[in-house]
Amino acid sequence: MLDLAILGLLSERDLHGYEIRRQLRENLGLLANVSFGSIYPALTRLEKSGAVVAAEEDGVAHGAGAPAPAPPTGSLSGELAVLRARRHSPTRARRGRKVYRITDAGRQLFTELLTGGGTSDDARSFSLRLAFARHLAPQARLALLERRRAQLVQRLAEADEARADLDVYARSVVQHTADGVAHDISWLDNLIASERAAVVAAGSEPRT
Amino acid sequence: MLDLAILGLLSERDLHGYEIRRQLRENLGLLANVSFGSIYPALTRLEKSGAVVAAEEDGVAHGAGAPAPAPPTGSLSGELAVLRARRHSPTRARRGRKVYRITDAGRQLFTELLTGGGTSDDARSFSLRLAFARHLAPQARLALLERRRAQLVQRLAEADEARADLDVYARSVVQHTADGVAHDISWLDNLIASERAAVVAAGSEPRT
DNA sequence: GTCATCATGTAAGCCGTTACATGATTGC
DNA sequence: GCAATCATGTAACGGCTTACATGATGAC
Repeated sequence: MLDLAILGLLSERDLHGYEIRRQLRENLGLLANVSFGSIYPALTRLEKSGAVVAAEEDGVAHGAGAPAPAPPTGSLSGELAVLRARRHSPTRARRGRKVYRITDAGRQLFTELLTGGGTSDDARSFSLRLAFARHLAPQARLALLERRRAQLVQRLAEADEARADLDVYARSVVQHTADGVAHDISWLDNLIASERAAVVAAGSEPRT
Repeated sequence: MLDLAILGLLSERDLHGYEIRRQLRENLGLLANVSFGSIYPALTRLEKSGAVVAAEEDGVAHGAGAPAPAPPTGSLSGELAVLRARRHSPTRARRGRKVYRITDAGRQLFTELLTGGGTSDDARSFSLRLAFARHLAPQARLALLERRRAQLVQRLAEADEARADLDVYARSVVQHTADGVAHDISWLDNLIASERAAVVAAGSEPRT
């Protein structure tokens, strides 16, 4: 889960650990309280597995060229973040601020995680995937949405079937949860409709 | 969290591990996929800490009397569960089925956990507490609801403040999450109103 | 007699947390 | 000089999961 989030952010621009955490808290409300104790080990792990490479931002350009000042990714926040990060470094860089860059292997891993390679099917994990869905191919995006929808529908069916005899409070909780799931489903329905429309519009056969 | 759930179930009737799990899956949809690997260790822990006592359901009545066949708690499901459990035991009990009973210390712990002693303030934990809210005093119940409401309101405010520039998908996720929180808040508002009405109706001063 | 279900437990591991330790840079 | 913020990391632990091991009972 964390790996997915990190790779997602890194596939937009190079970042160091501290900044990754900030983006996580600010941009997505999800993973709001992820801590350094999670991020740094995760980065180390990803580096060891070759999904990312680290460059000490210290003048000495490791290997091939300087970290490249974030080529326009179309993401305004990215450039703002870079500016914000630079604001305080007029002449020389801060300490051994390790800037991570995603590799080709990393991008591949990212796509796998995004598509559903990870077995986790909870709400957080889905939301995270969807938040990065722009990196997915249209059909994969559609598949993600439909898979989630099917899960929720099944869950709702099971909940209905288990009509138990609960007191007011428990019943209220169960009912409200079910309402939430139903709401999620109709949200997904809208998203799915949009995606289908987009796919059809882009396709060569406007029929259907 | 699991402790709370277990104590909650046990405060209604004596149960063994297997049955506890079933109740968790069936009654509450929450904790739907809690596994034995969690439950048994939790029971052992609770037993060691004196919150529950175990009696091998094997004829040999440990200490003080037989496990008492679930005195009418007003809970229909409880009695049904007992019947269901007995259905297959005409003459002698199954194996060393360990039936757990909550102790006074356990009830105290339960109340503490329910009131908010645990620092966890996530959705699951709240839902679980509310599901057992009938065991709380009216004011404690109200406090629980209002505390939760305050948390959600704050979260919503932070989310609004962080109006970031996200793409369609991320924005949709954030927006939908915010909608969900808003929905939760209005649900809580209804519950709070009911509780207030109940408190007022029961109070000696009908004024206000 | 064999299979599904009931029933209890252990071991390994994942994923994340808190708390601790360290140190550079900047603003005042 | 001192505090706040930026920045990286380690250690210990917590809670829950999966997978494994074991065995009784009842249905067919």
